[in-house]
Amino acid sequence: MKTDFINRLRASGLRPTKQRIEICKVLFDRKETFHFTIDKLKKIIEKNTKGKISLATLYNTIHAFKNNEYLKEISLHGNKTFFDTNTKNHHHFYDKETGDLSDIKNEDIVLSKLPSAPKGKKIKNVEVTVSIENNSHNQKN
Amino acid sequence: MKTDFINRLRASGLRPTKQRIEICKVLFDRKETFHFTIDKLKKIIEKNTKGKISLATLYNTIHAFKNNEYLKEISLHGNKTFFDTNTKNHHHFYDKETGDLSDIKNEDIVLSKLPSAPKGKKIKNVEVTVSIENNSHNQKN
DNA sequence: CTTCTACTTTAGAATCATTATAAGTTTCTA
DNA sequence: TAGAAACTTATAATGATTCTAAAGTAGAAG
Repeated sequence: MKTDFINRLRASGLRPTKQRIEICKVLFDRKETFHFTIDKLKKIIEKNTKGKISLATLYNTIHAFKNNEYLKEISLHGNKTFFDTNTKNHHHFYDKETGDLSDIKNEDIVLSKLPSAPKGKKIKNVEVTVSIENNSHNQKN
Repeated sequence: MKTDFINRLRASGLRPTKQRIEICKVLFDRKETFHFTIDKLKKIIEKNTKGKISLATLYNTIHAFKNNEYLKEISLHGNKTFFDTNTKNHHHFYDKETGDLSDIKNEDIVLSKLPSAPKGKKIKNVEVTVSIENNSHNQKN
C-alpha cells in the first residue's frame, strides 16, 4: 500500500514525504472514485491527522499527480477546480444546486457521431457533462 | 435593433441604460456566435466607446442575461468563466493551449446512448467538450 | 415638465481560489 | 553523516468575482 504510494510519488517526480503519503492515503486508498476540490481535500487531511497541511503542498502535489495522469481535472461551470481519481475516460452527472458530482461509465454514453478536429489539430479527449436538477423544476428557472 | 436590445433587457428585468445597450451591441449584433470572458468583453466595449465601463455593470448584466437564457455559461477547465451567445444546445472544441473555443453544432454530435438520471433528478442539459491539441503532440504531455 | 423613488453605475474594498516567495526543514545520495 | 536539492510552511501576491456605498439616471405619477 505505502509502497504503491511511494511509487506513484516517484513516478510523478516527487519525493515521498509524510504530507504526500497522507495525500495519497486520502486519494488512492479507496475502492470508489473520488471527486474533490483542494479545500475539501485539505479538510479531510487535517481531520485525519489532526494537524495542518499547507495549501502550497496540496497544490504542488495534486498538480504533479495530474500531470502524471494519476488524477484528472474535471470541466465544470463555476470557479472551483474539481479533480477525479478516476483517470479512465468517463463522464459525469453534475447537480449544480447541490454541487454533487458522480461518474458515468464510459460505456454508458455512446457517441455515434463526432466531428473531425480542425486542421492541424487532433482530438485529445471527449468529456460529457450531464447536468441534472430536481424533478420538481420547471423548464426555466 | 435597439428595440430588440431593449426587449431583451426588459425581459431580463433590467432597465435599458446606455452601458447595457453597449453590451447588447457587442453580444447580439452579430451573425456568428460569440464566446467571451468578462475581461475580453470589457476591453471590446472600452475600445468601442473609448471610455470605461465598470466590472460590476458587466457582471450584473451578464448574469441577468444568463439567468434569462440569452447567454450560456460554458464548462471548461481553468479559472475563467466563458460565456456563449449561442444558447441553443450545442457543444465545443476547446484547445487549452491556445484558449480557443469553437462551436460544434448539436447535430454534429450524436449521443446514441445516455444513462438515466439518478432518482428524483432529471436531465437538464448535456454538454460535450472535445479537447483538441496540435497534431505534433504525443500521447502524454 | 417636474419630482420622487427605485434601479444603476462606479470606484474601490472585500473575498475566494490559486500561485509565488523566502526561510527553515527533510530527504537522499555519496 | 554531510551537503545539495527538494520540500513544507506561513504569508504575500495575483486574478477573478462579488460586495458596498455614494452619486447618477430612468420612468411612473402627478
